[in-house]
Amino acid sequence: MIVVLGPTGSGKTALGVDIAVRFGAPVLSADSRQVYRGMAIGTAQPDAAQLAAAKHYFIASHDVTDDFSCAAYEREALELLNRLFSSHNVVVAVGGSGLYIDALCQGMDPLPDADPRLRAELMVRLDSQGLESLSKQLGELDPGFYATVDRSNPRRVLRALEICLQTGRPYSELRSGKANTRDFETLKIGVMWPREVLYERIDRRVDEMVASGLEHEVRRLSDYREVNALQTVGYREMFDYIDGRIDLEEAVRLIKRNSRRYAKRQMTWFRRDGSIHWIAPGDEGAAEKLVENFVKRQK
RNA sequence: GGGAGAGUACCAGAGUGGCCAAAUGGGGCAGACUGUAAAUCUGCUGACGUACGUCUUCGGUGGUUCGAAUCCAUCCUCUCCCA
Repeated sequence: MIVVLGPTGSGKTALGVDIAVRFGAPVLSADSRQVYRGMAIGTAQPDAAQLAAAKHYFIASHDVTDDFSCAAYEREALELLNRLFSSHNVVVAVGGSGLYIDALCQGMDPLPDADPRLRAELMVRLDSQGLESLSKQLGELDPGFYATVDRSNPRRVLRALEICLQTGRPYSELRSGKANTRDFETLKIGVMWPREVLYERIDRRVDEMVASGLEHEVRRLSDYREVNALQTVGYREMFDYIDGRIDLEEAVRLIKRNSRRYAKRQMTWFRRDGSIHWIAPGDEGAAEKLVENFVKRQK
């Protein structure tokens, strides 16, 4: 498996397709938002030509109302990879969702999926009683984790507590922290731009999205603005515009800013992964060499 | 030519004698992250130092004062109004 990753706007999609075409390989997307249908423009899904050039998976494969997560992704992707590798030597994974890439390469600990009813209950509690109340209970059920969690982060606290309540065991006890083994070899290639240039590309791409009908795309998803899939840069800001809270100019400015911040967070995530081979944008030579050597080694 | 006002950190902008290295917002930087991850959260943003701290800042210069971003003088720049 050749993983092509990088921050948003880095051109990883194009590079991934190039590599896939070269080996007649399918492309497995590792992007938490491109999986959804109806979000082609705002999530910069591969275009028609790219989709035609290589068989793609996990692109517009799920409905925005589907329950999807990194764990679901891991399950579905591994199953798919199993099939794909029976007929292909190489599969190209392309994406920018760090956690999804990790789920693919190392796997997640065997934790239960969220129980919707329990989660809803905890959300209500979070609203009515505050984060303190949840973290206090977490402190009782899992003091070890309580000591290390970011207690000001409701997501972290809520999920940990949720697991404790669901399983009757401390969350930290269920986490092995160990990487699962996979029966395929992995090469990770990252595309890294100078910060300023990347930001310019992002700004430009946002303008292009707007020009090619982002607003229309968002309007068609209006009924679903509350679902998780739509908690996405480009959509939230557009909903604010459509609902009259901000004007279009402000929405565009915020989409650009939030995309830049997203890119920054991606880089922070990738930075600690020492197994990534970074290449400069446009350096097809470097990518080619990495890929050639990797494929050769597998034979 | 006459009159009024304004110049504060990367930007905007508050501060009008000590509590000011200077509110707040924007922008940025760094980080965390295991079933919501394009999400969520944290720290930093004059310089040097881990830190108590030290040093240099509020257009320029010179003064008043124990003490100035804040008061005075003068110069420079900008905006507006009258001509």
